[in-house]
Amino acid sequence: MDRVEDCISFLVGKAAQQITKRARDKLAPHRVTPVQYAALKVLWERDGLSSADLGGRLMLDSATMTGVIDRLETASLIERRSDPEDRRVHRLFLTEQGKALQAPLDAAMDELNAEARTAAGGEMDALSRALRNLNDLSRWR
Amino acid sequence: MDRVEDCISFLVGKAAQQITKRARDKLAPHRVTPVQYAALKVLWERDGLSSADLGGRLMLDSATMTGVIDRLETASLIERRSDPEDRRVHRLFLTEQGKALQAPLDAAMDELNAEARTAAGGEMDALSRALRNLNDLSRWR
DNA sequence: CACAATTGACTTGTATACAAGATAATCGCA
DNA sequence: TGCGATTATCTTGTATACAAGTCAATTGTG
Repeated sequence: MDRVEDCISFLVGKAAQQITKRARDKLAPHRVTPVQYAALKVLWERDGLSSADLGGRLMLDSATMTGVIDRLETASLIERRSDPEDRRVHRLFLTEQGKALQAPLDAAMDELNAEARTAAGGEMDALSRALRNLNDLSRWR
Repeated sequence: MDRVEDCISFLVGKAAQQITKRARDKLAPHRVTPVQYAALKVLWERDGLSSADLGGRLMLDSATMTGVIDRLETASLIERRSDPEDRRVHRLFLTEQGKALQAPLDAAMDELNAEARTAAGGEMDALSRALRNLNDLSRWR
């Protein structure tokens, strides 16, 4: 590989930065970050998950989850309630404010998806397939 | 978009995390991070760039560059020399140690590229094209 | 039942990433 | 030439990301 710009790791990393930056801009008016949006999106699907459940879905480790959850709780979008069955576990529940964000945030991110589809220029399906392959741990090594 | 896992921003972000993690593992024995490798790779091509030049190539802003350069300098892989022509500019030069890393680090990253090609499963060309499109600012909006 | 191993959440330390702002040096133009 | 605009770098503050380690609660096994 001659130039950095030809390394697949560089290409994927920079594409992620591009999209993340655009997501930040779309979400900023609602005072939510891209990762916080991802966490909320899982909770809109189903409430009451533990930090570990959520980290499993989002592929984030427990250290990162603690910070994300802290900020969502400080913003009053979710609340932690300790599980009476297993006192190690804190379950996460949406507040009314957290539920109210679903429609506007999904609309903002739908815009982003449409823009990305345009930017990708007709290669969106191949792109999705290739990325799902890269994210499939069993395909490595 | 129904699930987070179907958002293109999520797919790209997680693929970047996967590859970055693998790059970290490959580079860790040499005590270099993926971003530091990218910076060195540009300097192996041509020495004496400014922080702004390097940030332009790597698409990183000046705040991020300062930290990356600080750590490369602390590790004695590069050194800052102020430009006598323009005293605002610090030019970056490889040390002997920095030059000596080129062969082993490129070998490590060639391995990673090959593994990624396998993992991507025959969609590597479409993947590269789509990612270059996403990284082309003129294709957005 | 006792206790070693495991688990869930959190803490600490390091490294990107970027917005916003500070500062010093240089440039452009009247 | 003088001085406002621009530029290069660095600083500060916030938010991921992850390795490694702590601590309390729970589980599995003899």
